[in-house]
Formats: sequence, C-alpha cells, structure tokens
Amino acid sequence: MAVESTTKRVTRRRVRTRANLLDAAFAVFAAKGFGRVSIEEVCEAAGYSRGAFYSNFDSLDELFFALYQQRADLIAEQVSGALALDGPDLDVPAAVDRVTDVLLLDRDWLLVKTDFLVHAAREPAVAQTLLEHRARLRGAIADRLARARGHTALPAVLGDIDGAAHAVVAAYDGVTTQLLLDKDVEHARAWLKQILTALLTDGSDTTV
Amino acid sequence: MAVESTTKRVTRRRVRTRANLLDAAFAVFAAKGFGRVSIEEVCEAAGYSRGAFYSNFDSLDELFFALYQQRADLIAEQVSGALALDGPDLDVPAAVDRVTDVLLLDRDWLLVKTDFLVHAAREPAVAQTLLEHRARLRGAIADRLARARGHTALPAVLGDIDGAAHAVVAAYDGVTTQLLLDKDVEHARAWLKQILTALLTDGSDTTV
DNA sequence: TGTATCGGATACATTCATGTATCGAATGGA
DNA sequence: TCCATTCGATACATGAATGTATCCGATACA
Repeated sequence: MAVESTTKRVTRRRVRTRANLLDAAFAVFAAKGFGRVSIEEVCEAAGYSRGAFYSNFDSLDELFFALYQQRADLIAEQVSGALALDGPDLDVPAAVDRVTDVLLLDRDWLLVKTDFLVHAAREPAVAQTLLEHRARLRGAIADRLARARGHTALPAVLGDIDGAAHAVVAAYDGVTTQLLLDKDVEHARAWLKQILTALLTDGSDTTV
Repeated sequence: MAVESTTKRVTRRRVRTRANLLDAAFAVFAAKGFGRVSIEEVCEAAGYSRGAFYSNFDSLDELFFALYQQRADLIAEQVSGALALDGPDLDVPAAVDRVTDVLLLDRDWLLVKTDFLVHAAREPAVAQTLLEHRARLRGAIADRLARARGHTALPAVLGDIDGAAHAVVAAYDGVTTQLLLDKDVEHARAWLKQILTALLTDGSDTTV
C-alpha cells in the first residue's frame, strides 16, 4: 500500500488525483482489458504523468484492486437499496425487476468485473475478498427472500433459502456471460427476470 | 494466418511442433493468464525458440484462438457423446449427471475458457465464433431435451425447449464463475446437478 | 542417396514499459 | 503572508518483449 502508518498530512489535491486516476482506469480497463493496459495509458487518460501514479499506488494490481473495491461497494449498496425498497414483506417479482435493472445497468462494469474475476481466480488472496463481496450480496438476497417467505413459496429443489440465494447469483453470473458476448442488454434483462422468476416462484403465481 | 494459399509441402515435424506449442500454451495460459504471458514463455515451456513460434503463428492472439478452437471442439464432442449415450429417449437426470461430469472436469480449461471470454468480449470477430460454439452446444442440448419430452415435463416459465437450453448454459456459466473462485469442484458439480434438475424437471419427479 | 525445400535456431535492432531519483510548484497551517 | 511539507512532473537508467533477417540442420521426394 502507498499509505504509511505514521499519519501524514493528506491534501485535497491528492484525493482528487486519486479519484481521477481511478475513474480513468475504469474507462481504460473497460475498453482494453486489464491485461493490455499500461500504467502510462491510465495516466494519460487521466491527464497526469507517471509520477502521480507512483505517488498514489505501488502497482497496476493495487490500483485494479482499489478500483474493483470502490465500484463493487457502490453496486452492493444499490442492490441493497433496491431490495429494501418495498415494505417489510411481499412482492418478489417487483423486487426481481428492480434488482435486475441495477445488476445489468452497465456493460463496462461487467467487463471490468469479469477481468477481475479471472485475475482473482489465480490469486488466492484476491479471490478471498471477492468471495466475501459475493457472500455479502447473497446475504442481502437471502434476507430479502426470508422476508417474502409465506407470501411466495420456494421450490423445494433448491433447498433452503441460502441455496436459493446461491442460485440467484449463479443466474446473474450466467446471464452476464452471455451479455458480454451478444451485447444485448435488453434481452439479457428480460431473460434474467425470467430465470429468476422460474427459480424463485412456485410456478403457480407466475405471469410470464 | 500463417498459412499460404499456394499449397506448400507440410512436414511431420511441423505438425508436431505446432501441437507441442499449443499444449505448452494451454499449460502456461492456465497458470498465468493470457494477459500475463509472453511469446517467449510459451516457447520455453514447449522447448523451442521464438523462431519456431513465428514460423507457425503470427501473434499470441492467433495462437490463443487456435488453442481455444481445438479444445472447445474437443469438449463439444464429449458433451454430444454424453448426451447421445442413452437410447433414443428417457432419463433426463442421468444425462444431467454425465454432462455435468464432462463440463466441470478440468479447472484449467475453465480458466482458459474464461480468459477467452473476456478476450472475445472486446473483439467482435472473436465473439462471433464463440457465440457460434455456444449455439452449437445449445443445439445439442435442445435436441436432447426434445427427445425427452413426454417423459419429463418442462416447467412452463422457461418457455420453449430453446429457452430451456439457454437456461442450462446460463447455469453452467454461473456455476463456473463460483468454481473459479472457491476451487471446490465436487461442490460445484453437485450444485450444478441440483440447479439443472430444478430447471428441467417439474418438481414432481425430483429426488434430491 | 542426392538435392531442393522447409523448419527452427540464433543474433540483432528496436520499441515499449517500468521504476527511481530529483526538482519545482502547489498546498495548508502558523 | 510565510514556510514546511507534500504532490506530481521530468529525466534517466534499465530490462523485457517484439519482430526480422539470416543461417544451418532436418525432411521429403526423385
């Protein structure tokens, strides 16, 4: 990390620069892929020299990690919001709609997220934090499903609520893969809704 | 392509070298990721100099593409075999078991496949061929489902048979993602079976 | 077995990316 | 406003990867 234990004075300029570098990095990574981006390119896109980069990060890996964390937290927040939006219970299909809209909003994010996945797949330490992110997301989903219980029955095959949450995430990942290839966001959204509905409802109260 | 239109003499040595390079590339790509591999590394792993490489390929991209095509064809063949194995009809769960075993056999392949996915996501021409591969796979699955119709009813929510095939592939992709992170092959296999069973059967003939 | 062609090794030039050391300008507290 | 400190720019040294040109040994075919 580029952060010392001794508390230093941190200027506003610094936080601005760091944020700009992260934003630029997001765009560049989305466009070219993590593996094909040089430090120089990120700096150029952000309008800084490499000096600024090395003053804020130690390596591209570190920047990539920070970037992922920043954006993933943001998404997680939005998802939680979408899940919490309606009252203390009820209406799974409506929640499915809202969450689906959030999750498949931005293709660039899916690209970066997938890059990060393959990166994490080869670095256990990184994989660990990614797994934790996913666990948090599943937790939020499971909570929401628990609240809906009684109103809508879950198919028994998925096992308990936690199993259902796992299935939801898997469906998201699966649809993401297809979307990365065909770029048809609208179709992906409709399709994800359909799969989630199939997974989460009994079939008796389905309207699709 | 490193292939001329004028028919040249192709020696046995050449095909052997090419095959060795592809095999070595598979191992290296799986270990380090496409984005972090140099031509030199592949050659070293294969026991050749860069001269051999440039004699057989024009770029790492081209080699990567050839590698993917080779392996993907192999897998597709195995899947088709697993699907065709039993008689002219019947027994969806058994087919699910066999296909699941084939698809989640080798983590290295999943790594390379995902690398190729993110690569394809940014190169439309590559994405095209990947989409075709996937379409072929779905076709095989759809055919198989069609043969089983009557014996096992599909849940209506998925729509037609083609929709069901799409869902199967999505489930596979989703489980792959999780497996890349937690490395638990056995769990992934059991889980995929469960999801596929949930998707493909009515719930009435489920044993899990 | 001889020979024309092919395949792969070697050496070289070049470009690109990285990391570091140093300097001047911006910043925030007194 | 002044000054100590921090931030980012610049210049440089270095290493790594690429692509090409050339050469020699291997291979196929007569």
